[in-house]
Amino acid sequence: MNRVDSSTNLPAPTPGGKRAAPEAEHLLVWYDRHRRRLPWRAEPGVAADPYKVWLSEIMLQQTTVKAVGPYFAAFLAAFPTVEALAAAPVEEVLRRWAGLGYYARARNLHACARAVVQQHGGRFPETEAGLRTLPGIGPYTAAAVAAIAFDQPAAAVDGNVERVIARLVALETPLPAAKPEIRALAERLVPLARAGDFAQALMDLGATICMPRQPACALCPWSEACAARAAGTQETFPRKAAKAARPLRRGAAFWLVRGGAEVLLRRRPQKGLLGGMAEVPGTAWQAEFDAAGALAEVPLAADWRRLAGMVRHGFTHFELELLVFAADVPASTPPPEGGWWQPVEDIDGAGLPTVMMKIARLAVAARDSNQDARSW
DNA sequence: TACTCGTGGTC
DNA sequence: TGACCAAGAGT
Repeated sequence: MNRVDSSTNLPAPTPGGKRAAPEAEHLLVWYDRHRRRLPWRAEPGVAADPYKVWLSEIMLQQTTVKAVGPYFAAFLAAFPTVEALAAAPVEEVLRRWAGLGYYARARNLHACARAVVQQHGGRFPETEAGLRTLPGIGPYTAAAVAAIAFDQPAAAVDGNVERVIARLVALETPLPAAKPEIRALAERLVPLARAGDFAQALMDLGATICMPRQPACALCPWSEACAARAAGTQETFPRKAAKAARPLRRGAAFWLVRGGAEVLLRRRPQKGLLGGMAEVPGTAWQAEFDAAGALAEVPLAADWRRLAGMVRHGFTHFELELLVFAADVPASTPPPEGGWWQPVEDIDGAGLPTVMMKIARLAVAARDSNQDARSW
């Protein structure tokens, strides 16, 4: 309710009206001229493919267009249809997702594909409410798929839209408390026609014009309507609550090589951090860490030694420092319960998350720089 | 509501 | 270089 609203005149809701808000008309004209061409986006006049729209929206959650590009292409090649994705083992989906982050998305993607095939005959629900019932589809994605794939007048409010709307009305309420207010404002702007284009236009506007830093207001179709622009305060929106500092956690990883060619891997529990992903065995990651005590947790008894250096990795809510210990065992050694031997030459094929790839790179670098007769 | 959940790029 | 940021969802 803390609107500084001297210059904007958002339209009142018009349930029976056909006339779109002038802001929507402006934005669509801009979009027809400046829209981005993206792999998952249909050309003008071409119907969108719901499978591609859904797949891209899941991948794009908290992830940049650049990062998604190669993953989207690879997934489409490996799983051309929702049926193909549903038929695949979840381990293969996780392996192909490795490196993209937020791995619950991959597990939910697979569960969603199976639900669509088994409960909806292979067709995505066309309404926001129907989509909302599926795994991994929340308020934003339900609205985005409904609008883009089925042209329904749904308000897809993502980080871009929150920023655009907050600036448009110079909204003083900080995020995330401002979300309901922003959603209500966004719903009033959605036109009944071309709702899909409107949703994509708003995101394009946020991504290419109304950027977090140094927005290109001179090129913005909403420049004249924008309250923050009028006040010259556009870069200060949206207001945000302060974030908590990220604590440091420490742990150890165990790089165990069999016969000089294979490394021991295992799978993490299905829930929680890096859920279901392959990993290098290691200790828990905690604030309190005892390097000597860590060696009591090695997966197999061997001549363990600590490698020089350390792996550092930043997660969303904590920083991580890992010591890496390495050892060799004979080629005939069976893997411990739950583990398997992965050829070091094919470590990329294991589908390791990035933090685990850092461990592998440290270990391989130590091997390659080692002048001793021993391999590790 | 507030916390959990990755990663790479940017300044 | 550390903090911020990116087409959020689940609990």
